[in-house]
Amino acid sequence: MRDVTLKQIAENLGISITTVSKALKDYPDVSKKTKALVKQEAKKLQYKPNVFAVNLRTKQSKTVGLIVPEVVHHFFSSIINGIIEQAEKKGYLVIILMSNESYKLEKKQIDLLISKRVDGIMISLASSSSDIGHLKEVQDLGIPLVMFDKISKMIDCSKIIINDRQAAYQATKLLIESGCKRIAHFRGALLPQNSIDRFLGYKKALEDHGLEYDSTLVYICERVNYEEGRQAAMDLLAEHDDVDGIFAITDLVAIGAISVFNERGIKVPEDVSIMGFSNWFIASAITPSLSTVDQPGYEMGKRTFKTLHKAMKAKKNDEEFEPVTEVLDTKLIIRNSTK
Amino acid sequence: MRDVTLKQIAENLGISITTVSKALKDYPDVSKKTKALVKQEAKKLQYKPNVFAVNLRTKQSKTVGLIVPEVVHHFFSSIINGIIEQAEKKGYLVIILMSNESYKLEKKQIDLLISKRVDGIMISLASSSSDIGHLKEVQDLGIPLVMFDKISKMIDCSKIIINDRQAAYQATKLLIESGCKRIAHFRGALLPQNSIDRFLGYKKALEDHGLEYDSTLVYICERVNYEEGRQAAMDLLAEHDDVDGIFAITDLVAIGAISVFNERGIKVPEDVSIMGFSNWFIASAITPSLSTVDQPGYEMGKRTFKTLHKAMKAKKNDEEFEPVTEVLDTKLIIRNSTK
DNA sequence: TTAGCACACGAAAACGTTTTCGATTGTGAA
DNA sequence: TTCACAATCGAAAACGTTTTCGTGTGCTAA
Repeated sequence: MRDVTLKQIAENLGISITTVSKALKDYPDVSKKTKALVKQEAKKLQYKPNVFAVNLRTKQSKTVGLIVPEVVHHFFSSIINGIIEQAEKKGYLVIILMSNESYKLEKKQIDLLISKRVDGIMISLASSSSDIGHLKEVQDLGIPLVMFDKISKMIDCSKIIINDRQAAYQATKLLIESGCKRIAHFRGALLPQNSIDRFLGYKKALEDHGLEYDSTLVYICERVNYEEGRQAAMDLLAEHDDVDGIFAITDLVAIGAISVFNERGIKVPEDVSIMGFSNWFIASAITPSLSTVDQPGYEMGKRTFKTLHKAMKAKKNDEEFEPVTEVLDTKLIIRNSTK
Repeated sequence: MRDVTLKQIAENLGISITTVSKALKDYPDVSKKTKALVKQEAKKLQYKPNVFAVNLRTKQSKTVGLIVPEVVHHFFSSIINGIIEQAEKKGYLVIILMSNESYKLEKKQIDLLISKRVDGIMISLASSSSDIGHLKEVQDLGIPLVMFDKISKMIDCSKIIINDRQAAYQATKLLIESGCKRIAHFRGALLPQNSIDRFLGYKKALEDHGLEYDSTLVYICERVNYEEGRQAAMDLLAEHDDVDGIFAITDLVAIGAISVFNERGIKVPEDVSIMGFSNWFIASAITPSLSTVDQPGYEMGKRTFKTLHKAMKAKKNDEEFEPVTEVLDTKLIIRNSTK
């Protein structure tokens, strides 16, 4: 039942495999009459092409690979959502792998995707990825590659990003305009591009508005999570009692900080204003609700696949494809954690 | 460079394709000497088998399919995490699809996976899935199938679940023991098994402890989200001012309710105690932190794949595989939303 | 009549692997 | 010498498609 092949249809109809194949694909050199017959018989037998054979013959899998640092993560799961939906529309399936923010694992996952011969790869880099040999390999093999969110400037491929620096600048500016005079920054690790850019945006905003940049007010959250947000807040309280504003690299860190302040009876935003980044769902549900920067995850996923699709199409037609960089809009979301 | 084939190795070494293939797979009828030679040459040329050809020949894809109602969802993304990790260990890749809680889409996704000839399928049903013809088809084709979390009792396959009824019973019991006399329930849609079971656990707990079951205290949240939690809470406030406890079908609904109470100056847990379900990350981060039932997502994902793997192995060896049902432990997490 | 041409169809190769079934050699025993 | 039997190797089929290149028919125009 499952093994209906072109051969069977051909035998049933007393014609050749070739004609059956062509009829199903609407080749012009098959008469309307036989086309109709073939299609009818195919439907009757519930014929489904054997993808394994099609893959072998056409050398494509109609499958793409996706590597993200984490899956259990509001922003990334939104991206996954956008990618899967878009891919499906174009008849592609998505194989999702995680790097767990580890360079070593990321390299392994790339190899896995290569050996599975996916038609294209989308990746958001792990924080620990500085070397990019594995990505060079992808390009050398001619596999279309698109990077999103956490990118590397060392690789020449299409990129879908936001303007982290500008968004961070505006977030910090908002804190300044609401009256904050001494603003701390809870940043991410030193390597990732977006961690760097958000830091630079923060710094620039201070300088442009006559506030002194003080490096002791910058705390590093390596894994960028809730726990580290709490830790940074506690360290901050111990070391600086004059801080009246915090710009956190992401909502999770900001929320960790808020929880510490709530426990210690420090009022947000009266005593300290807090800005997050990403606009996770959780940001609107906590008390006080968190002011933040909206980062369009779903849209980013959609655009990422669309760009990959263009690159894959170009490759198939032996056309040149010039890498593009798309910068998506962010917007400030003002809630109750800022004045 | 990418197209190193068995043929090339064979030609380089002046032996046959057959011998090369056998040597690489350590067949006993190849001498140690030629094995060494072949392996060396394969390494030198960076030979990687063409999976398309292997798939066609062996009739397996070493790929499994996964269908979940949503991806942007703490519980499901934890499950995805567990599944991907486990699958990778066994050399399988995972294709993830979403049903968006739609029966129609779910059916389409199943067809997609079938036509891609995945070696096995894991699924958590959409809330609107009552008909199960599409799953019967999977079984008729002999494709190993495992259901998890949102299951159907109409299908005879392996299942990985929690004891929803018992967990709901204990959650409700906790509310009763902390002094609540009039307890509302924010439930899910009418069809899904776990929505039914949690409702039954709630009802049974009331009856066992001398509290009268009042159907007007049961509110339905079709999509089980934050907004509906808010709506149900507002309806509840308008209709019943004597309620002192709420058991919500999931944390998201509970948090929606809490946000309404926070806005209206109703104190949690002093005026109303609230129990959630699932133990999302967010439950510990809000104010007041949410008492809930811990649902082991990661573990469930792990077990789901392990079970599927056993079924696939049995099929490969033409052995019989008796479906199993695994019931995972939950545990009450007591935080500050209950007395 | 014949050359030219559109129209319908098929034979066969190719994609790269796995596996069955021989074939060949060399060795030791009878 | 002959026979049996390991020990190695290879030819060829098979998996199911896609696509190239013919082939044959019937028709029209010269």
